[in-house]
Amino acid sequence: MGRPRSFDDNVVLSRAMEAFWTNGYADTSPAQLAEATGVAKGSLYNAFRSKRALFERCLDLYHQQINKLAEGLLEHPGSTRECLGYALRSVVDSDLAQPRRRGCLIGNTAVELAGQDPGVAKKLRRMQDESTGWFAARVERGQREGDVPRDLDSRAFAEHLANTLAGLRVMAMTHEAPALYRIIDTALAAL
Amino acid sequence: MGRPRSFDDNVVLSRAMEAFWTNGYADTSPAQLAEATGVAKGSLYNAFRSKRALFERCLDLYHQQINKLAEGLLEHPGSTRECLGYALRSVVDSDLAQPRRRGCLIGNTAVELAGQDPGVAKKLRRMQDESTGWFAARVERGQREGDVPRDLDSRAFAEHLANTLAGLRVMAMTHEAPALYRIIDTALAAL
DNA sequence: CGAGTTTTAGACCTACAGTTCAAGAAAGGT
DNA sequence: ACCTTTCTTGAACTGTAGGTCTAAAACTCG
Repeated sequence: MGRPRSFDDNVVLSRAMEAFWTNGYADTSPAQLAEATGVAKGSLYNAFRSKRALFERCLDLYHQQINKLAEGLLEHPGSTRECLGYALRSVVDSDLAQPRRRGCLIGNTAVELAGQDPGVAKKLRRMQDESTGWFAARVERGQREGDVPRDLDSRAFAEHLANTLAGLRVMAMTHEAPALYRIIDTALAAL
Repeated sequence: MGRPRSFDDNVVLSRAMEAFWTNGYADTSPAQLAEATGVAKGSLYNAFRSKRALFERCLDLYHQQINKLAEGLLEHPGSTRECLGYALRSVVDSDLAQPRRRGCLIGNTAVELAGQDPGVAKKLRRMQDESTGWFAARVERGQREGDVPRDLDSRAFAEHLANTLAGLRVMAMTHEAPALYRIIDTALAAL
């Protein structure tokens, strides 16, 4: 009952996410969000309560998309090293292909908000842990398949990969592909 | 001639830098800057022209301090690996010791402003290149001293170290020392 | 000491951020 | 046909961002 919502929440969230991702949380105004989503300010507030709540839902959506992407990338054929190299290069390529460089929404948010909001910090940490989990799973698969030395600490190496990726997405703000590719190769040299 | 400035520019820049570093560029208002520096808004604008110009001078100061720090840390005794491990752990320790996590001003600024301001992006890139240069110098010293394999590409490895550090300072927003130390050890395993 | 210059503090200004509200519109229930 | 509910939008509102201006104050120099 009641008048039905005239827009698709997920479409609006997706567009809002792009705006936040490109401009950062503080630098994205309600007016920009209204323009980006095609929904009037009032409706946005009715549907999502506050700028902060909307942002957190955008974060969730981003995380969901990351997981889908990771699942695909880490199934790439070839050795563990080739697969991880491919996955990292894919992310870098996608970052560089954007008209405006914008890094990783999770990393950017960690830098912008984790220091002031412990709730957001915890949420980000859970998301990062999941990414680390994806890397660990792929490394362990490599170990089972004899591709990766048994004595490698998969957890530690996965954390290293997650860290490398976090770094790459910052470095991609100011660097070009060749340097980023070299970094990937060096980070994977142990495999 | 004329009334002399009643404050020390460098002290004011240093305090303004802390404010920008803790809160980010967009989230630091002129009022906060006045409070942090102890100088009235009007005087700040008279002395530094604009919030942006003040910020850029803070960036320069930060970079200067980084260089001083790097010079000290990379002179630490021991093998190249020990020295680099010590240097990276020192930075991480210092990040974690802050009452509010705040990452690296250069990396944070890359994320916040490089996408919208090519001038800032270029400046940040020059600063990052200098940091990479410090790492390269230490690795090459290791090669001269027989500490590091001759066939290691010092430039590529230095970029990898700079990237690892950039990542660490993002990860330090949400992680604790043990994971960060493990990342350092893994990143240095090639030495 | 007076002229000329620069700094200072804070009042002042315009625009917009973030949010709420009022009035109408589109459903379902009765 | 009406009532209730939830949605829609644009206007309205409060506070602050970012910056300017001014009158007084603090110096240097001649």
